[in-house]
Amino acid sequence: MSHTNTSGTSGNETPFRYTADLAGEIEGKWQREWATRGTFVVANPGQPGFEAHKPKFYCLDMFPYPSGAGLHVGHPEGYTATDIISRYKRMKGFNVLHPMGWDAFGLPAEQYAIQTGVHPAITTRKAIDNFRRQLQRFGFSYDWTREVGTIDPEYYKWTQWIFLKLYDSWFDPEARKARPIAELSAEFEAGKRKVEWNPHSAPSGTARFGDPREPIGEWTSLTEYQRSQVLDSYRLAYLGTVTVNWCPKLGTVLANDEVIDGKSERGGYPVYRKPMKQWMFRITAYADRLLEGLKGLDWPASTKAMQEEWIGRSEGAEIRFELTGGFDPLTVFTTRADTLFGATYMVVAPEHPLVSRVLERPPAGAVVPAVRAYVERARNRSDVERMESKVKSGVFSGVMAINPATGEKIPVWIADYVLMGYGTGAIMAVPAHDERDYEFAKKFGLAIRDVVYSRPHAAMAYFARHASPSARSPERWVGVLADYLGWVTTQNTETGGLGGALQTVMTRRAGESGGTAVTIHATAPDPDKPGSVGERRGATQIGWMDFIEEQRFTDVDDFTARFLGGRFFESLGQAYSGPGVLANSANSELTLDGLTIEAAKAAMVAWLERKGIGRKRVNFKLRDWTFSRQRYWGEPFPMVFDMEGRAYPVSEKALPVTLPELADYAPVESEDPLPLLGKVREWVETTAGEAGVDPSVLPPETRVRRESNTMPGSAGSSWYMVRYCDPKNSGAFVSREADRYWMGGERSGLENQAARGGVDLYMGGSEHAVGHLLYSRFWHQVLHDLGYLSTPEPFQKLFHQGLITSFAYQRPDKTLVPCDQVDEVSEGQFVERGVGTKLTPIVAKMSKSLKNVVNPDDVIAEYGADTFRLYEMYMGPLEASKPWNPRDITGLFRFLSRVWRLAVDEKTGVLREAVTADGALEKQLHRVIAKVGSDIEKLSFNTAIAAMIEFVNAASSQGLTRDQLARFMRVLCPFAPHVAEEVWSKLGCPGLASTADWPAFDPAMLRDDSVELAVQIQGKVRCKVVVPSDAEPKAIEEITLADSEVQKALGGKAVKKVIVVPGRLVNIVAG
RNA sequence: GGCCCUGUGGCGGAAUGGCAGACGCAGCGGACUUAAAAUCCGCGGCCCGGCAACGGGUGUGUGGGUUCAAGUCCCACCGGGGCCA
Repeated sequence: MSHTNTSGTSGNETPFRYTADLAGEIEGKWQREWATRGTFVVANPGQPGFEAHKPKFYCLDMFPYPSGAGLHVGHPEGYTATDIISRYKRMKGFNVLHPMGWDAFGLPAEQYAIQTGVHPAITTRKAIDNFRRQLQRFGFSYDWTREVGTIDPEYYKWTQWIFLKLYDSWFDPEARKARPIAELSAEFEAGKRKVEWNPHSAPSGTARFGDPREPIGEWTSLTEYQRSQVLDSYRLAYLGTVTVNWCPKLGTVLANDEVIDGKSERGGYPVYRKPMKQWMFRITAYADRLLEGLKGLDWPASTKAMQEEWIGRSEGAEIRFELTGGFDPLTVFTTRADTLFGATYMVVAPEHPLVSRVLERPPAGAVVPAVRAYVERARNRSDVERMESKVKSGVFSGVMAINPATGEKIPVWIADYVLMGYGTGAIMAVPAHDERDYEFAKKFGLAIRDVVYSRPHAAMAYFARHASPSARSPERWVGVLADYLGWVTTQNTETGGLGGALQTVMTRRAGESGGTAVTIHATAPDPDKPGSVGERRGATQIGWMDFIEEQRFTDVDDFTARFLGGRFFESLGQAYSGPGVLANSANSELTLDGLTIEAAKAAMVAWLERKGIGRKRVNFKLRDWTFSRQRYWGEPFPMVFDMEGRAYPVSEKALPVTLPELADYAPVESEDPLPLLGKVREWVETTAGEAGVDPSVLPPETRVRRESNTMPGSAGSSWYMVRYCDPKNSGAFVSREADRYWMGGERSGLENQAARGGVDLYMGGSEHAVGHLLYSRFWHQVLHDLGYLSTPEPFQKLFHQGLITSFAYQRPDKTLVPCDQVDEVSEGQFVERGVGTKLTPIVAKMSKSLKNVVNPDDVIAEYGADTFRLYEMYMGPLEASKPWNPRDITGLFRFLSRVWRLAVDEKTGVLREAVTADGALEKQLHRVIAKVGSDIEKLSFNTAIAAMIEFVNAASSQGLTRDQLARFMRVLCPFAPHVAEEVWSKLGCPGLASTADWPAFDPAMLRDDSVELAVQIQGKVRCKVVVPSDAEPKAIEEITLADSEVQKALGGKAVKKVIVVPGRLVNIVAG
């Protein structure tokens, strides 16, 4: 394989040509130089060399998981972008914090350890060294003195410390912030706060004493243990019970996507859903705060939307249903309180407490074996399966509930389409207006009652009730109704209501009289749209006749009966959940009929509150954050348990709790979930003193067991952006001054930024849109509330770089062929090697199996790091996903060669410089300086590079003066720092290009004296005119109309109107 | 199914509602060279006419609309991608 860029046979003639070898040499030289000089090391406030007068800019990459495979080409995309910004901001006079580190705990190293016995720490260290080497080869301007790794005990000491802070805090709903738990305890004791269980704690929480409905009583009357249980229900970190996928054979807990059909993906062993005690974070307490905080952030709208959806705030009502047979009332959450009159049955999740009570004390109607069997079966289906399942299943509980609106007895079913995790784990089912309830009701023959009608529905109901005998005659009713529906769905009926509309229709049909002209409350459910039944809308009588036909009404009496009985949707075959007005919804105290859904909700909630059986409630989809993992390679929890199983914190002074050594990493086959650390018995079984529990909490000789779960990967990554500010601090996770300077809002470098602070630019993939980015925000807000951090949000501006994809080849049957099995037989024609199948090139994710993964090391060896950086930035917009095309790289290499030749003689290596500056070129240089600067601010690197290419192409014939070269090299420096630095030093400029000031431009140089405008006639460009660039529109018009070519193009037509857009064009409307 | 993003030459892409295709790749023609590579100069959406300069038409997924003017804004649809269900 011959490369166009390597120094070839003519190396003797042009020994100073820009080749890959020369690039490599230059790059190594400057990378060493920067490192020895500490060029990119930035001082903290109070440290020597700190330049207090400068504004700050905190530019952060999402730190990588150092995989054994090393960097792929996707990594450097974001890193190059942030490097360009960082270098530019440094040149613009900012103190730039631009760090790098390692998200180094995780499964792959542990999996490797299981196979080979090599300690994950060794594997991980090796991978980190390789990553660091690769990153340094790019010349990124990281401050490596601030490098952190989540696996360092000095780092995870503070991860554990933060855990303790959360354990030691509660969320005060009045103050809307976290406070120390001691303050809650003090308020209880002083009688300032009603002693009760945390009303917001998850219903599936830890075991409790007493009856949850009974008041707890005085704080002083409680035992120490009871008090601690009450406090635990408030802590932000608490032990909760979570159902996990336990695989006894593999001895491990599996994620949902590792379980297929109740079997483990790996090995196909049976998997059971088992409740397990896990450390949880009460992130749900922060749901509203997390939602509000989003508003002020400069984040991609799609990412904000994803977090909003994930948090899933919905306003609705909580309604209490009395049960027969002496069971406790059932409380449901619904967003459709307006449809309570249509609730014809209820459903509880198989895990709902009611189910076990039914099994303990079966009511008359319950078929106990069936219930038992159903619950057993549902237990082993994951939530995802249950939600996705098309086939509804369920069993009658034997219990009846009372619908508080209708007073009817309705059955309570047990079904797995209701999840314990959402709302209260129980629902009121309104089959006519909810698809899933509808399916369920159809399957099990439950009642379906209409309570919401769209406009045509309401019209039909009106017709059924009020149409005159002549309108409803057996021969005519279908025709009249079809006309009526057509009219109602296309005309505004607001003035006369549905009655008026029916009368109008009847009048139009030969002056007959229709129903009485009563105005009913059927104003258009949606005033902008005529309304519809499903997709149907419109005036054609035939269409509506077809529709009526489809309903298979046997006759007009059947039609009337269905509407009067509220059974239209039952016969329609599908639920209706669109806009509309209420119907069939009245009792002796409350009438919703005719109200819109919104008004009905309000009226219903008011009634429920008056009766004391319901209230307005906000519900969130967000679940508490499960924080325990049964793995080895993670942070140990700083917690121990006494022999009764009560949890106690390790004191801060005793941190870090370090990971013990493990003889082998293989999980043990067992019936009950057992974390790997449980194998180290001498570590787990210890005393309170040995474990570092404060003697005031537990006497030192108390026998305790250490928590043997470890923290998940998201632990260390949830706060690393804070640690970079002060990475070596052994007395605190960050100093107040460092946090205030780097994360604070006052010295921020971004324009139009609210003074809320945080990282000024955070770059990373959109795959972390909810997980990492939500967890970090939660921790940050808590630490802010507790006074440890100065700002509430960690990331002020967020940007997602796009995915770098690759070309792949597809057989006609859409299957993909590995790249090494593809031959290009002619331009754009590809076949499968040996088989000869024609292949279509498509764009796909890089993957090992497709053999289309590109290794950055190879590319750098072939072209150098500067070319690599330029190529990735030139591929297209940073946020777009774009395919890697090796062919295109050469264009950027050529560009750098031209830059080099512009400054250096290839034969002699001496500087080339023009004696006098060309005027046009000087002007263009100013424009490039202006454009590149503003493009960098917009992260529009591809257009910035295009502008530089254009400039270099224009300059290559005349050459540039020393001064011009010096300015251009500074513009190039953020993009291709090594070449720029080398030329800079050859020019004899002082210091480094990397630390030089960004060149200034003269705004006057950006303007021309005259400007060419396009002249459009009827919107088509016909000719051009040249006018002074400062000409007034009136003058431009005169010049244009006087122009002979314009007159010719007009061809004598009269000018009706002239639109002048200064600097752009003139459009003449003639006729 | 819902929501969001996206669709421009052979390819990657550019274009505050204002001359579509900047810049790069690939391609074609030329210069240099014994030759090749590298380098430099030039051409280039498509169609029609012309030896040519040039002229005319057409053109940003499809169909409508708003506007003096639409790749850009609005509506509907089709294809690709993502998230949720």
